[in-house]
Amino acid sequence: MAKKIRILVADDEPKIRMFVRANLEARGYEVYLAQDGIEAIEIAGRVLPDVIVIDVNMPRMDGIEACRRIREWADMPIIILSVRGDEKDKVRALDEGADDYVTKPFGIEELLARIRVALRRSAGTTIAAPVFNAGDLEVDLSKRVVKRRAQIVKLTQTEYALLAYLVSNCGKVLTHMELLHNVWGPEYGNEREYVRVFIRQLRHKIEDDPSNPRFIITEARMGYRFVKPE
Amino acid sequence: MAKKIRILVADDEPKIRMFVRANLEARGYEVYLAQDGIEAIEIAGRVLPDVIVIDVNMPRMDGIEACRRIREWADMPIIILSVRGDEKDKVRALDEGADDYVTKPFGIEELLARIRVALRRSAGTTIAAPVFNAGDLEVDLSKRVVKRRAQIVKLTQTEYALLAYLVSNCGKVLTHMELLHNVWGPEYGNEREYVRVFIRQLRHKIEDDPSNPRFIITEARMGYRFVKPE
DNA sequence: CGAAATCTTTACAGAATCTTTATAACTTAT
DNA sequence: ATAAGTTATAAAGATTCTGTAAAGATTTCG
Repeated sequence: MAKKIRILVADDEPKIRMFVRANLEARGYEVYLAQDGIEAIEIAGRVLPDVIVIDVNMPRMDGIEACRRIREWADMPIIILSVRGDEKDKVRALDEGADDYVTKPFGIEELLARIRVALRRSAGTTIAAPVFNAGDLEVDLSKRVVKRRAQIVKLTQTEYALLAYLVSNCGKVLTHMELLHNVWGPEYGNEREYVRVFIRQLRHKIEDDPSNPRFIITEARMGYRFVKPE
Repeated sequence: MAKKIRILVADDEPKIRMFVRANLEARGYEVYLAQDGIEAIEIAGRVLPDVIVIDVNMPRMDGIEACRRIREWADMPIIILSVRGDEKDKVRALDEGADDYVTKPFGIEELLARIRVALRRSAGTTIAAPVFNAGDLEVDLSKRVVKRRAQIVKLTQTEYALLAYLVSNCGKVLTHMELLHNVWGPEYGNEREYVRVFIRQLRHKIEDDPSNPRFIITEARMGYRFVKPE
């Protein structure tokens, strides 16, 4: 039998959670519940649901921020729920990576239909595991934790963002520009020295011999490439 | 330059058509207009737009019927517009193959954001990256990596650009000028010695016997040709 | 507020690559 | 067979890029 379709529902209102769960389970879906954004991210990384339905307004971390965090490592469909129909919020949510935006109060049939659309669109797409491994290096993209021989490596924000981008494009040559735009932001233009300096710091933290790197390889006049050493 | 993104807008109200068109064109999209469902299907088949925005209420053939007809042969994203917010209609439209359902009156920014979502989703559906193979040589054009017998071959920027151009035109004779213009740049005029020097270096890196090349063949008084050896 | 951490900027030596030159080997036409 | 033109080879010179270290600027946090 085909594996059950898993749906994560994140909402801080117990009523909504129970209502949506009951309806989803009645259609044969496997439902996971979260009460806030932090929990949503944790569950998303652990169970890799096929669709995520997430409320905007939640304690600890709101739905849009959670959506952005999840988008850093996964691209399963995310449907945002909200009481407010403010256009600005909608645009922001959709541009942060949400696939759909449903305004409360919503009809459950509409939500179900939009979930079906999301599933139809993502059919065939496999969800990548959020934990990257290369030798004795481990990068958990959902938890944002890097380990070397089971030891946590302390990285700064920028160092982590750089490493995450490198491992997400493992084996591919990434130009200085590409790294600069994707790690620092598109407004950065020619500050190539940033990349140099941070590559060096990263190497000092994850390589055995930073002068003879095995993970982060220099591609002269082009950029850098992350490889799985063997 | 990248091909313009094409969007088909089908609505019987001239005001809406013009309003949406103006906004889409301002963002650089190429816009096609239809006044009813029949025309929408005709245009969709002819221009193969990247996204279709279609009103429910139209003469001759309504949006949902048009949507179903288009889905019989194509799966580009379809966004339905409607004045009615009736849940039944929404569910029906979404189950007929629509990707989204926006209720009038809508904010243009929301529509634009939903179009971006549709484009983002369908962008991932594109064909896998091209990897060129010739004997035991492998050129991964998307990763910018060259392998020989599963071993990575270290190439400089120019060497790689030259090889990439050669394999992209596998079997074709490329003149010195053509190589110079496409690898070094159109501002280079008569530096034919560059091609010679770099062809030699390339051969030393990818050929077994650089003096008897099997991949990069010299075409006397013409240029060079890349071939797949047998 | 002050201290600590992080990011930004600078400078320079050594490395890698590109450019240029010279000569040898080869091909073609006469 | 020889001369003229083309291509291969080799290596030196010029240029640009990268690794490195450290100081200054800014932000974060107690």
